[in-house]
Amino acid sequence: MADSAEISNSSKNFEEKPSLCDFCGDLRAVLYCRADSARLCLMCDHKVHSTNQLFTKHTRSVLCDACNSSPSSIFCSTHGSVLCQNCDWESHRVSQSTVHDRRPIEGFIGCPSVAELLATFGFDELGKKKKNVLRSDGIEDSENFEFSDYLIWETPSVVSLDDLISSDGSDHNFQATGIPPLPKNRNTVCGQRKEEILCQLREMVKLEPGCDQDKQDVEPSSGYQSLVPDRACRQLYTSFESKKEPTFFPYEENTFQWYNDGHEDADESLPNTSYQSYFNTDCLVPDKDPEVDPSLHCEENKHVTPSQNPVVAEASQIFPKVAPHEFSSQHRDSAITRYKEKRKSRRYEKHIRYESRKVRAESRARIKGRFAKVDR
DNA sequence: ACGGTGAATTGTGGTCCTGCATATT
DNA sequence: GAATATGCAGGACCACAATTCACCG
Repeated sequence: MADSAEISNSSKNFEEKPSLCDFCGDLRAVLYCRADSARLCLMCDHKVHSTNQLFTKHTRSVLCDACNSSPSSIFCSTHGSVLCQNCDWESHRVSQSTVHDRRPIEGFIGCPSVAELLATFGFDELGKKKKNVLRSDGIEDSENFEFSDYLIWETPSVVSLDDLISSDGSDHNFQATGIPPLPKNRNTVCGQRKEEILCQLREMVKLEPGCDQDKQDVEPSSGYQSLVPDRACRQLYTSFESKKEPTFFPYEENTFQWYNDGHEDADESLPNTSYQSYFNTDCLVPDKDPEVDPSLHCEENKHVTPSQNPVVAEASQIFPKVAPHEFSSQHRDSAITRYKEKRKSRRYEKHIRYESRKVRAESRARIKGRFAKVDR
């Protein structure tokens, strides 16, 4: 395991010579902003990228555990480290004898709150553990981490539906081709900086005034509404209503990390739980686009019962209620299959329905591109 | 059920305009 | 950082033949 030793040495460098934040020069840098070419701590990252809308579009990644100076793009579970492309190549070039479980990791954009950062770094397990401790001990923990269970991690908007669906890696431009998606447990995507990130997050919790509000907003007692990814749903709705493809698809666990709805035994990613919510609340919506899975609709019609709305009733017949576990596997697969089929037949080029009209239009008199009247 | 008629709607392509993003000053 | 210049994408516009639809005998 010479390669492991190599990484260990690299991580030793990280331990011995921690890079400080380029902004404050005080805390350890844990993120790298490509646009700014800067290494930042979490708090400075928040400061810098919340100043205006343009800055929120900067993509940030966790710093490479090995070189400590580049954005990571690969997670090696064998090493338990996140690596930039160069270090990944260097370390795994010499370790061809060993098959390492490596997966691509993505940065994030926007100005995430503490809760969103928790989710981004995959600290959901932490939240669950803390909840268990609370219940067994009956002691209220002063930390706010457990509420992250009810928040979602919003993926960068640049991820398209195609990217998410094509698990075969045929179309997208992920840097690490042939590398399987992230596991459901993304707890380790922050690599060997886990403790440092947690420490900085704790500091942010103390300083972030909206945390309590967040916690209220996502209180499990608030029921279904709070569990539905509102923003995501709205996005889906606008997509469906305009008969467009949704810009993202909350299916693949390598891109989204969803949190359970408070059931301790529900160790499933949110796609499943969200479907449970949709179906358990009679959330059936007529499918405007017959190729779009109606199960993806939610919220707006969740209070409409089939008896109240004939269209919903019709949809209920076409898409009868299914058990959550049944939907999560069977229907998910069929939905993905249908989408793939649709994608195959998708036509981007202009489709001429009437060739005669085309010939006519090409031969018509024009004035500045517009059709002109013909005097007879 | 069938055919005829008239009204309403659809679809076609080249150019211009507008808004947005990025680069430059 | 602000102002300006540039490039690009998408939509609007136009007339009219083709098509669709409703109605009538």
